[in-house]
Amino acid sequence: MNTTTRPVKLERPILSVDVVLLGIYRGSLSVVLYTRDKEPYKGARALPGVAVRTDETLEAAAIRALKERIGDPASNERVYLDQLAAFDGLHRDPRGRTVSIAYIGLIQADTAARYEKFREPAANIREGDLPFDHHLILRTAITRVKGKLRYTNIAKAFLPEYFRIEALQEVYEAFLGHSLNRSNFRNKLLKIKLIEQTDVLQEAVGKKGGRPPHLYRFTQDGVYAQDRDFV
Amino acid sequence: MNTTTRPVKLERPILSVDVVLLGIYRGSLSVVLYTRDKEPYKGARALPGVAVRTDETLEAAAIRALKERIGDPASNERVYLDQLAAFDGLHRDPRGRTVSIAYIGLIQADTAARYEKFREPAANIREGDLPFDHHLILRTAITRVKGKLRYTNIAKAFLPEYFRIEALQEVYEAFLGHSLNRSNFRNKLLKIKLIEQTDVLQEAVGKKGGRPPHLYRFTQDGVYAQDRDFV
DNA sequence: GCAAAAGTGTTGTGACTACACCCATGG
DNA sequence: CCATGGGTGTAGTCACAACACTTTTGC
Repeated sequence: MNTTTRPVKLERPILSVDVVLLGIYRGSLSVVLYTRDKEPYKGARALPGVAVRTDETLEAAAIRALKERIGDPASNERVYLDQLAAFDGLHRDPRGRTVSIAYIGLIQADTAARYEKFREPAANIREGDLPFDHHLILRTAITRVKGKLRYTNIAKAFLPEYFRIEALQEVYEAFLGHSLNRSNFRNKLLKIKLIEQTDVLQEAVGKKGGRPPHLYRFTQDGVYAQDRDFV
Repeated sequence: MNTTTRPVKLERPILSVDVVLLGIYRGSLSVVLYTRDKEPYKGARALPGVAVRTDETLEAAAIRALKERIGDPASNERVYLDQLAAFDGLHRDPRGRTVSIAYIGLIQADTAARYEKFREPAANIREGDLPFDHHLILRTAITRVKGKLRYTNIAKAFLPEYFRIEALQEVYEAFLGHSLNRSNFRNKLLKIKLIEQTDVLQEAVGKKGGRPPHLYRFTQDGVYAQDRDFV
């Protein structure tokens, strides 16, 4: 680790990462924020982020951001991480020119549930509620995930290995922003073999009634519509 | 411009941009490279790139990279520029930790034709032909454009305002890597209103014969399948 | 029995594929 | 009149949306 002082031109932007950590909580899309304890924007709720070190990859920096800003809950879980984009407005950070590489992080419902103090329904967050350009980053992240739901098995990241098919539908509905036809949803996802039925039945815990559902899981072959033909 | 010397921690990655400049030349996909005149990899053909300054956006740096590395031909033309991704391998640059934001640049056929010394058919470039991780960047760029052809009017960037419908088909075929049915291609693009027929006829220049084609142009409404429903 | 939730089946509509065919021009 | 490339039409197949119906549970 080289921390010696020596002449250096200051013509270099600072590089940081910010993480948009998303999960479905009680059927609606939530984002995990933390409260800043330093200036600028001290006291504001913001996306977890850190400056990138020379000896770590961007993804490693993203994981560190989660550890340092949010702490325990995520560190033991596997978090799906995906690079989103670089945000580079000249004045996005009052401390000086900073380019941020944003990452999308996706967590399971039960993990999301444990982020008591951090989680926030995404729908409640309006332009101006977040510092820096974090609102733009958040919107971009949601749009990206929405797009990926169409042609990848990205929804897998929100669910445990075995899940009710309705829980999956809730994921889709939370992102697409409207309700879907139950039986068509089911028929389609089974036909394209994105998911498959298992012979496991859900044990009834706190259910009011109704037929106990089979549990489903994602099939192996991930991306499915990527290579569909155009004409 | 602050270039004074003063104590600074060296724990910051360098930030650069690289541009994958693509065009269709004689029906096949070409990429614009330049010959490096400095170490490392002096003499090698590489993607044009520069280190980012604090007072310029990433896109501005991408434009500067084209100017400084390739020079005139592109500077007068409008180049479609789109951010691709950040490439961040710890050892991708032997000079030290450098994170590169890659941009995709798309140019028209006639512009591509003028890049005599720079252009290279993408199909000829194999793993190991390019320095740094430029081969990975190139592949990623092509995959991205291929995807965008499906649901945006990105092909517009490769063509002049008025074009033969067959020239458009060549763009699609160059990226998709296989030939398409002529009449289905035509019917589909017209039905989804990505393009429209004009009453301009192509004047016969060096044509061997055949019915003179109408010229077409892209309609206003750009992206078209983005909000198509999933189920 | 009734409500609730899971799961199956049907039917009309519309899109896509693979062709075959017609049109207009140069030589 | 023929080769060449542009442009139109059609029939079979398949996917999708909407909706009705059946099954299995809790109370």
